[in-house]
Amino acid sequence: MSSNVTLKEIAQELGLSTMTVSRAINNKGNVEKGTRDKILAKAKSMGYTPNYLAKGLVSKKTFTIGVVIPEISHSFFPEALRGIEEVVYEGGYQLILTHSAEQFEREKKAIEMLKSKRVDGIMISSSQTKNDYSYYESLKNSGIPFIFFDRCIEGLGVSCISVNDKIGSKKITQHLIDHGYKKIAHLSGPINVSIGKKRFEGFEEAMEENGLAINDKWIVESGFQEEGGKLAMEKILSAPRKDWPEAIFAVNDPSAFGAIEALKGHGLSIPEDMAIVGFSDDIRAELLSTPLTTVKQPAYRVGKKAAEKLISIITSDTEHAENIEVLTELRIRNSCGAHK
Amino acid sequence: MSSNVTLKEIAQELGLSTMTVSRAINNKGNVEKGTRDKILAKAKSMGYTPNYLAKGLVSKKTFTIGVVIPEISHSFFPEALRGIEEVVYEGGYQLILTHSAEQFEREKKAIEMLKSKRVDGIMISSSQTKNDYSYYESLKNSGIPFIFFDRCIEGLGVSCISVNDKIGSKKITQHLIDHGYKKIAHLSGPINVSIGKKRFEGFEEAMEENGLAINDKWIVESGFQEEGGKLAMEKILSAPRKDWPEAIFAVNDPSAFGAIEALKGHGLSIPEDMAIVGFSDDIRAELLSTPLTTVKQPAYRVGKKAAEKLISIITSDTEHAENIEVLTELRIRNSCGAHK
DNA sequence: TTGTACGCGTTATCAA
DNA sequence: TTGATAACGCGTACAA
Repeated sequence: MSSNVTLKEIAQELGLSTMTVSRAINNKGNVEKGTRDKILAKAKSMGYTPNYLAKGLVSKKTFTIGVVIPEISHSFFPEALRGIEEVVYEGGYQLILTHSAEQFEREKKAIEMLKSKRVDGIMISSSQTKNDYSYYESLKNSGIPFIFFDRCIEGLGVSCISVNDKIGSKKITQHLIDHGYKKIAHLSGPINVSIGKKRFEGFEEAMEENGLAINDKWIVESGFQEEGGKLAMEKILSAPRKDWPEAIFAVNDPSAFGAIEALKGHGLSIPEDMAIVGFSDDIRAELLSTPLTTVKQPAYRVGKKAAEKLISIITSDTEHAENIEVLTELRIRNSCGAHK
Repeated sequence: MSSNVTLKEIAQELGLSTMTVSRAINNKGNVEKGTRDKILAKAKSMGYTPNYLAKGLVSKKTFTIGVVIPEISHSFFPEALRGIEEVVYEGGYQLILTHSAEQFEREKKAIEMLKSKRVDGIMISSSQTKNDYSYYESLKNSGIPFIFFDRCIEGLGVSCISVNDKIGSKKITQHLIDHGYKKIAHLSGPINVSIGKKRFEGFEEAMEENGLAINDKWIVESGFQEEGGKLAMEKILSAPRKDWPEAIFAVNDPSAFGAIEALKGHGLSIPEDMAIVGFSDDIRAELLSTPLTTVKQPAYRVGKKAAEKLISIITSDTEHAENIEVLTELRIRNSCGAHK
């Protein structure tokens, strides 16, 4: 139970002052080689471990970065976390990981705790769905460096590192159009969540540029889960057959999985009766009986870029806010009729 | 850039002493309701955030737990992390996540940093492969509460929370035997890795208890990846058909996936020509054209139990070390002919 | 109910 | 090169 050794204790053992010991241990100059060696040896034998709480208290620097994510099991996040961890480790920082479980109240509490622990900066993937900027306005005013990644709150002038959802979404819609589909439905995410909005905009833009009409009845909010995808698809299929679309663009893969279930429930085959594409390249996408065409999200790169940006902000005070968009890649498989 | 407000500053604004403010904010009694309300209002308007560094310095308690994992992207760990996070959150703690990238040197450095940050306890999934206990001996002597989970160092008298690989492996072998298979092959992991060894032992025990012979030619080391599974299977199939086994037990699901590829390459169908089972319940297992029977590893429960155990150790000093083995569950699907 | 002194472990600053 | 002192922000123990 060797309680924690302090600089003072080492100093006493050696008949020196605390300051000399401190200087020796932190490699500041101005310590005679002889005493230095003695101190280092003693520190080791006594099992000294520096107290970063005390250090942080005086230096105002903790070498700790807080991360707030909405859902650890989301497959995007472990990978993003790997990217974050790598950069942060290189910079000599450590990570406090917090998890909001998709609840904005928990997100706020987590951030407050991170502030209390005096982290040097915070990386946030927000679970907020409302358009209420007030919390983040005040966070910004509090002066702590923070950035958003993946799920950003816009209009605040805070850096955002995300996947370029709009371009990815536009590309995959264009892909459907290139294959001759004209009647395309979109199972959308919540519109007030940025990725929901951007994916819709990409879809919209592709349709418009190709002079295709968007049918309001084919824009159905599904949310991000399978369950919602299934319900949304059922809704579309509840219309008379002649009013059905030819292809579906789901806001993400889970939503597409749910939709596929609904399609199968109606005895429809993919892509013959209806084509479908998703977004996110879930690990299951390529294993479906008809592998799903989708958009791959470079989660690792998002995490890496985000951590780099935050550390730049922390270390240089001239760093300005910017949005960094990491580009997606199309994963063309069978569900869109690509091989017809 | 409102620099951080302190109790003292609030006190000055109000013409009170620091202590009264401290008491009001921490809900200690002995503060008149009137002054209390005034203080709370002021604290809010000034944007006060308690400084946990200072708090921790005096209270010797940081409400922070360190976690050391070898590889974030391992799918087992994000899920375990979810379990850990849930328990830790309930207890009012936060998590410092560190990642050793399978390097023992990094693991040690991470632990030293966690000690310096004065975490209340540490959860370790070790990446050490050698039988050198010295580091963990000294960590134990340092008095900081810690436990191992999933990848344990044994013989130290430190608690270990892991999956019972041997029993799981025995159960799934028994399952094959119950379905009438007698000639069973095992694609094994590396024997010097504990899970490789334990899964082999479970297999061995089930075979012996049923009086079945183990054919040396049917024990092939495949490693933990698809590639190795494929090669191992090819090796078995290179023998004359009459010497083939009837069923395969692969050390994990990826290995089984590789083996399945090999089987398909030979035009064999599952389970008619050969049955196969895996281990780990990879997310892809149920999506195969013949869904794979496998053993589900309750990563979430491992994380949960481990966090609970650590917090017990932290909060009560009478808590003793113990090994907790979380039991696996069989996931019976089609690849073993269960539905014949 | 409120306030005063002191200490937690460390570093910055100035003096010796 | 070394040491004494104050300060970081807070809580304990005691006194008023």
